[in-house]
Amino acid sequence: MRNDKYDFAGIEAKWQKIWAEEEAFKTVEDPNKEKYYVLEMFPYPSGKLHMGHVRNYSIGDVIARYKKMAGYNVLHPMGWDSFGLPAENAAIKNNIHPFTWTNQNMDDMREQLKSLGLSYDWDREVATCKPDYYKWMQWIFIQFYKKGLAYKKDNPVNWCPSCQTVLANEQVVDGACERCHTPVTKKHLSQWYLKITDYADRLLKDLKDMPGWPDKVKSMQEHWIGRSEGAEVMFKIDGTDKELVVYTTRPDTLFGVTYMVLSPEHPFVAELTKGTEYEEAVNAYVEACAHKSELERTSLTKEKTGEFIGHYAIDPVNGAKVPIYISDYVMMDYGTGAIMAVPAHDQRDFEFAKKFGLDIIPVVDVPDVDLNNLTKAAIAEGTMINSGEYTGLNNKEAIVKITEDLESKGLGKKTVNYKLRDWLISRQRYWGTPIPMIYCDKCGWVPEKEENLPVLLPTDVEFTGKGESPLTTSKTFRKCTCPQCGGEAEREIDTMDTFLDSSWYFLRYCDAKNDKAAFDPAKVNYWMSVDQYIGGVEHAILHLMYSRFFQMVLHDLGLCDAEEPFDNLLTQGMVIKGYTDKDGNYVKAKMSKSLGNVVAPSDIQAKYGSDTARLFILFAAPPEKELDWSDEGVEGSYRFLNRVYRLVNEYINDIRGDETEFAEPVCDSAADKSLNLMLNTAIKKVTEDAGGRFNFNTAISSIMELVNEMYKYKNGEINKPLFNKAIETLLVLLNPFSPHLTEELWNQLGHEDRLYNHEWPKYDESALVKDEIQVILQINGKLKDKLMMPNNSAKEVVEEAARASDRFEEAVSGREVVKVIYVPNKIINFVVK
RNA sequence: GCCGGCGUGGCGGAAUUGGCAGACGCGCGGGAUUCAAAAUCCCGUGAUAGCAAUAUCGUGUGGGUUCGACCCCCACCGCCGGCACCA
Repeated sequence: MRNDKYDFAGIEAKWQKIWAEEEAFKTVEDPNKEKYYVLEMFPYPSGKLHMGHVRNYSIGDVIARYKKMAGYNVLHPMGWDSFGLPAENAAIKNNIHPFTWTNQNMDDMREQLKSLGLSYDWDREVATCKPDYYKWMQWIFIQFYKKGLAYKKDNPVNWCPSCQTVLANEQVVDGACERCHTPVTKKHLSQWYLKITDYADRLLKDLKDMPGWPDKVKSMQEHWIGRSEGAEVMFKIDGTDKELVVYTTRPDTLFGVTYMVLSPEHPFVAELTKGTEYEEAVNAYVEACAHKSELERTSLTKEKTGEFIGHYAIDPVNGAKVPIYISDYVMMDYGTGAIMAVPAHDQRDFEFAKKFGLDIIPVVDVPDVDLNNLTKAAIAEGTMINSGEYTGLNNKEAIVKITEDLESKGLGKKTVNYKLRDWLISRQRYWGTPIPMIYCDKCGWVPEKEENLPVLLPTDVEFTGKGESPLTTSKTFRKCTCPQCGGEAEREIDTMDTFLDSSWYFLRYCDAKNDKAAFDPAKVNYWMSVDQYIGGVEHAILHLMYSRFFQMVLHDLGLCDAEEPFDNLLTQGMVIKGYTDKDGNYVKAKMSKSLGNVVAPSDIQAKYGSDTARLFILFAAPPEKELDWSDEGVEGSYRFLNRVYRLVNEYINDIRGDETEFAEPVCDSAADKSLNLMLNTAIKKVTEDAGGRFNFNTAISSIMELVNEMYKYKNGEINKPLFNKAIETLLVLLNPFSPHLTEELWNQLGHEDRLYNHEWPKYDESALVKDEIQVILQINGKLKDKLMMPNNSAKEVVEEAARASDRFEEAVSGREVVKVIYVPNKIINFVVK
């Protein structure tokens, strides 16, 4: 029977049951132990696990299991980001309640996760769609409101005509809905916002001191926050008492202003044109812009358009009278919604000026540019010209000087602007946390009393997928009494963006069953921050910035010590697979149904088992890179586990004899020493690669090398204590990657304890020191010979041995040795001429 | 356009501080075992030349620094990802 493949299905089911019965991964706070919080981004319960999930959770599980064995008190929880649109769509399509649908999916996926042997503390499971979670979501929202961080505002918002809901700026991708790719339109609605802009500077500053985050993610957040320093400058509008305020990063170009531009949505537009000959044309233009999608409006290739509005502005530095236009290349929601245009030094203004025949006045002399014959705007640094008293200054100096002078005259001020907008959180959907706010004609917006939380989602609603929030169709939900005056009042009928739910779930895990508070600060302070967070890079901005914002606010509210939620972040790469396209080309792409290159985790588990699936996924590529799925590669990982299985079985049946206890091995023969060296090298490699730098692929390859060495070793004279030690260590090292098989073999060896609790091995530094070391002999940097030298040989000794080498004379061939470079235990290089 | 990353055998990938390029795995070739096959075990496997020892070339391209460069510097090419009329 020894050549049979091992029974992974039986072994995996057996150990999953035992771990559950023994509550192997239940975690409690223990002040005497160093904690380690490892977290994988919780999934939306779609019902089916995909390979991306398997990769994410396998990475987290190796880290969690390793840290536990290394002696840490490990928190490794799992839960469900279970509010969201798919449940509601399923409700419309299949006439099934979103809760029923979601709950079934959570049950299914929980079983799939358990079948992978992941070491979660399931007692801490959270589901954001359950009242015991969203009650505290509502409570947190109210704390934001009380602190002035939540407000309702009537604003043009991003509207997805297909999903029939508003979207946050972050959810608009290339002018289209990130989910259904329908072009986004603008719509005026009264919506709730969170004041994330109050935290813009802090969100930005902390990034500078987050070495555990990938540069890519930090840079993406930095750009998203988009801090820019400049000045607001006041222009009088000729013939009126109005002052037009613009934002510019280039006050140095004020002498080059030849016209002004207002955004079509700017409030001055109607006021200045009402009843004038320009009104009709301007209104037509504004109207046309309102109907354009975001995509059309922001398209770069588009020709500039605009309308003169019949008024002029006065340049505060030189009194020049310049025409005012409206154009959709100026956005209402950045800066002041109005700009001063300097066509000589801004490409957009240059294009507009060319089209409308406006003046182009250069005011900065940029090296290597012919200012009299500009073909594009001159953006670079240079010396000020045509700029009155500022002429001759470097333009960087002029920025500072002109800003100061404007400030002292009350005509402008230094200003910082951010691209980051406040977070629009209202959603006209059913399957989300009800916003716990009540509108009373007398008192205005009032939060629900905290003792009345949760504001439950009503069940008597209709799902039409059209128009207003489905909550309006409930007969019971909307009407209520005002918490302040007791009069008749109405509830907010929109629900929260689900990104709020996921912005604090990592805190709830610390105290998941608390029914008195969102969490106990003492518990949160024990576990937080998350030591290692793992997830897809697609959350680089949205989830990862919202969570940082929440953490900061909750810190400021005195609810937790940590100001940043995630110390270390690992963004895992996608799982891709090659396929042959319709033209017969072999291409690689993300797994997707439409391409037909999807590999289902359940199929792999059925054919090879979870241990193989985990091992392959960790072995095939380093975690942050793309993983190229290979069926042959999976086969190879399976082969390796069988090789381990056969090796241990051969040891138990044919090699071991009756011994149950072994003394510490003494290595006599060269073969012993070689195996012992390999054994300790493997311990060192796996400890560093799996426990430190998270290069699981190289950790696994060193375990493979150890197994190869053991196969060779057992054909010779076997030192039983040594071989026993190697067998046992092998199982310990492999356990975090493939926990079921190793636990089974450990048990078969006769051990009473469990590997998940076993101490991580330490390597013997002295075993890594070889008596003889290979020193490379180079002539002019080229490899000529390999010399076996005693460890730490002196230069003279090595040089003598090198000169004695057969290859030496031949390679030098009569030339003169001008220099000898010796790197101890590594290399000796002769420079010859 | 701006920002970030990546380019190494037939393939996935190693090389942790500038010191043997190609660990480990896949694939491929050969052998053992077998009546035969599967499975397994062992050996080989960057290119070119050679029976061989060995030599030459070789980490996207071109240059540079160095005794020595996949690694550092300069210029360029290609691919991937993000942002983008943000004044």
